[in-house]
Amino acid sequence: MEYNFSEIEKKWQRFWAEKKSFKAEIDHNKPKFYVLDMFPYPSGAGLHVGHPLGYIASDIYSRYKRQKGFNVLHPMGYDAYGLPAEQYAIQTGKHPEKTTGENILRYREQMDKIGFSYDWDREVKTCDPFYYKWTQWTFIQLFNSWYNKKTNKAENIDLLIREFVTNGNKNIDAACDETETFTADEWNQMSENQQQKILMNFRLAYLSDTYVNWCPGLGTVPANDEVREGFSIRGGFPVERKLMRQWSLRITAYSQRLLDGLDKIDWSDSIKEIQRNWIGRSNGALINFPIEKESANKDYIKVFTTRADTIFGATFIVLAPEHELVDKLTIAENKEQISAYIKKAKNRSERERMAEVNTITGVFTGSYAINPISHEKMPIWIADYVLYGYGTGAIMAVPAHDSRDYLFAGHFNVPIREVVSGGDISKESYDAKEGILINSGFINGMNVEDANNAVIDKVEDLGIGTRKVNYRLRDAIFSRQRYWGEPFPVYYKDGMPYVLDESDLPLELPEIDSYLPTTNGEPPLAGAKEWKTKDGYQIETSTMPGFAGSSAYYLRYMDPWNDSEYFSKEANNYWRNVDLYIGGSEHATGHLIYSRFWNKFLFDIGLCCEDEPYKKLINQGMIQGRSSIAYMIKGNNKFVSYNLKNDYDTIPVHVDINMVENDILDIDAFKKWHSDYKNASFVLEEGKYICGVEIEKMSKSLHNVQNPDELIEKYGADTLRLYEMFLGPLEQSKPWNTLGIEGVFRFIKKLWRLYHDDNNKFFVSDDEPTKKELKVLHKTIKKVQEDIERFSFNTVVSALMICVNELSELKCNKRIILNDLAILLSSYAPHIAEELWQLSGHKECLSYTSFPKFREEYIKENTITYPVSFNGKMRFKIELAVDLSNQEIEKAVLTTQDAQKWLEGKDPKKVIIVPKKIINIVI
RNA sequence: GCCCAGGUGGUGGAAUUGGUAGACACGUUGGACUUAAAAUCCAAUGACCAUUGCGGUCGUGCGGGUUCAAGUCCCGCCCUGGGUACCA
Repeated sequence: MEYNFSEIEKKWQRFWAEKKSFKAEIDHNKPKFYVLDMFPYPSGAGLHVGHPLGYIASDIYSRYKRQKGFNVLHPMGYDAYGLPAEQYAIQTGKHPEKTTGENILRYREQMDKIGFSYDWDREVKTCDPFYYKWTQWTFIQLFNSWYNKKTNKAENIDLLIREFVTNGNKNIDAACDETETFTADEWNQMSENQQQKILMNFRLAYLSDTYVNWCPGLGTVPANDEVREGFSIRGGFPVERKLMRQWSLRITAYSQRLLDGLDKIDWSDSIKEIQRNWIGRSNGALINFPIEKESANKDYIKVFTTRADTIFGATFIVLAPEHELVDKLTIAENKEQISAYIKKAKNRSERERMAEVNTITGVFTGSYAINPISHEKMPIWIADYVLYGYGTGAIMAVPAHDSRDYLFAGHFNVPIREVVSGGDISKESYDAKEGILINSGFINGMNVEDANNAVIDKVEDLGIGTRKVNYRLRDAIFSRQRYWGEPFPVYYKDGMPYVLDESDLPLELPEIDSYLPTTNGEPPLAGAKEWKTKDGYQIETSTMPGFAGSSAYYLRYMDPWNDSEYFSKEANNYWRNVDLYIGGSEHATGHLIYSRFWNKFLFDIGLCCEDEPYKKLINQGMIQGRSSIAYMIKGNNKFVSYNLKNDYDTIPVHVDINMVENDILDIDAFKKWHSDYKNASFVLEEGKYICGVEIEKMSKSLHNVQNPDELIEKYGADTLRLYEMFLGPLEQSKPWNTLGIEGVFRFIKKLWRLYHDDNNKFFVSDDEPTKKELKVLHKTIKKVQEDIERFSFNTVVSALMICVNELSELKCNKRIILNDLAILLSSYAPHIAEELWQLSGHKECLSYTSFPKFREEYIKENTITYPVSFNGKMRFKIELAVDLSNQEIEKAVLTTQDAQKWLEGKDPKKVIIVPKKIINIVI
């Protein structure tokens, strides 16, 4: 029989689906193993070859683990809410639910062809009311919770209210917004509205005013990547930052726990480092700087600093343009200049403000503060390099010891005073935390650390500041002015938000006429006719962001069809958390931090039993697109081949990569591709049109999306799976190309021939295998096992190739060898492996067969070939018995002719022998 | 700007703990089989020098350093990719 991959693959895919081979069920007799992929956003371009990269790796691991005796949970679903579907809806009027549904079907169809061992009975979609009921439910729990710093966990808001009723808030230590102290009496006399306002300071899901990108021209809030240089990419309208009342999640309450949790999970150091930096813990102090002004001597500027030791070098104060004291501090004659500056600065994105380190801008308010330690007068400036969202939005600037302050001071001629010795401040600031304090009053002569503590102690004694641990992490803005997201289970009464009753969930999205914001700039849901509770209260018109549905989906997979609870205790206690999570590193500071937070909250309220969701994380690299470029001569419907383009003035045009093979353009296809090019003409080289190449993101708009379908059609899923792994290390980014896929296909065919005779008839022999054959097999078992376990998926393919090459050379067709080979291969190329397994007479499915056991004795050697180096350079090899002592090795080597030649009669200075590795002779 | 990752033949990559650089493939060249093609098989293939043969020198982005030994460790730099809080 010929190797007919399309029939074989269809056959086994049908078999696994019908038999539900990969259905996972709780089984207390087996250890569990949970393998999760980051579920995809189903875009209109379909699944491209970058998606399955991680899915194939996780599938290999899942199949391998099953063969190692684990009960594997391996589910898949869809992150179905998102901007592109909404954008498409705005353009076409087509309901996002419809497009999303179509895209999901396409994704599923594509995934089915790759032969994944998912338990499809657990498929979830975040936009399915059956699923998002629990997203909304979680929001209600967040709303009804506060963070008690004393117990260090989230607690029910009722406990807090009870405390307020009996004792006021004096004993409360909570992660909350600033709240004035009140007594029980005061609390009890407040109106409901006042009480609710105070509770809002404590809730883990709360309303507050935050800045958003506001684009009046579009009447909407564009995402950061929809804005470039202050203008919307779509339409080019100006974008300003505007305060808007929005939901936030108090993730900052969990800063320390998010940081500490990193120590007990098996993630790469780099991604942990990214999260540590993102959380950004710093030890410092809050210090109040009084304002020099007769009328308002009570006012002060609160500053956060990590370098209290440098306070004698603080020569000015800088406020963020958004700072609430800016207005008060601006003297009349500076008003105009300052409001112009603020207007400009506010509309720059934070990224711009941080990135543009060389353009120094700022304005002087005209007011002064007093340094509370040195009692010096300090000018108060406003500059946009100080960010409102970090610390207190105000800094004491120490130009001698902070590079940004240094540049600023240099630019505006503010004095620079050295207070820590060790640098040369005439050239640059000295930022290092080493050195001896000078020019610094009572801390002169101290080192940085002691001085820092001394100043903070003093500040605390004086009652003008406190020691403070600050985190860079900010609360997560949780509202989106969009249609296509989970509705908030919230309604408004007298302007105060209340959550729906849990029995009213799910709250489903209403139909609307237009997906655009309303004419007065409200979110699309404001245009819905019946967006009110049965009592007539207005329901929240924002929707939840993308991370809402993806933050705890791993839990829902454990028990996806439970309608009475999120998931059962039983399921959670068995599956616990994810043992292996595979996905892109671009989620490092988004999904992967929100998800950990969300999970810790569910842990606090007793819902899940593990406080970290993902034990082991692997970040797959991004598959970049390889775009093909044609060069159109300006003002002419004429295209010039790549190597001739320099003779013309050209515009690059992205052409669909499906019309290009080995960089040669199919001109007929190109003409048919787009009506504009129907009559195009071409300047060729050697009769061909050669395209240029660009490596960039794989995206529909760049026409460089490679879908897996065509490759499966041509080579089969097994070859695709092997090839994607063979491309290189999973974690590395790499451009996609199909140049090497032929080699993998040849390997598969060569493997097939091992099990067949010259007439293509299945034939394996029952003879005893030879020593050599056993050695080849066991060498491979060892390598495959070790490499899969360390997630080195690409080298396994090489090992299998070497094995097949060597067995072919030995003309091995022994059943004992080939049976094990089929199992070794089966996690990578499951279809052909199952087929060969069945042809060998096995009745049961290969997927649950045990992985072959490695036996050391088959690969043992009596001799070892040593490379012999002279001064570190390899010169020749020598075969020696394994059990020689170092002295015997040295003697054996030095007496060889080869060694004599390289010694040139001299005595070696030193002979280094690393047993079983290398011999190095120093001359 | 800041944080993270990466840079090895013509190409994808291998070298797991500092120990033979280039495994395994692709491509290319030559050959076998064939009327021919496809498929398959065999051989060569880092660069340079030398060549009848034996050989030799250089070489892992660049510049330094540590070591008997550096792709791997340290210092400085260059380039590419990702993230930078409303893309998912």
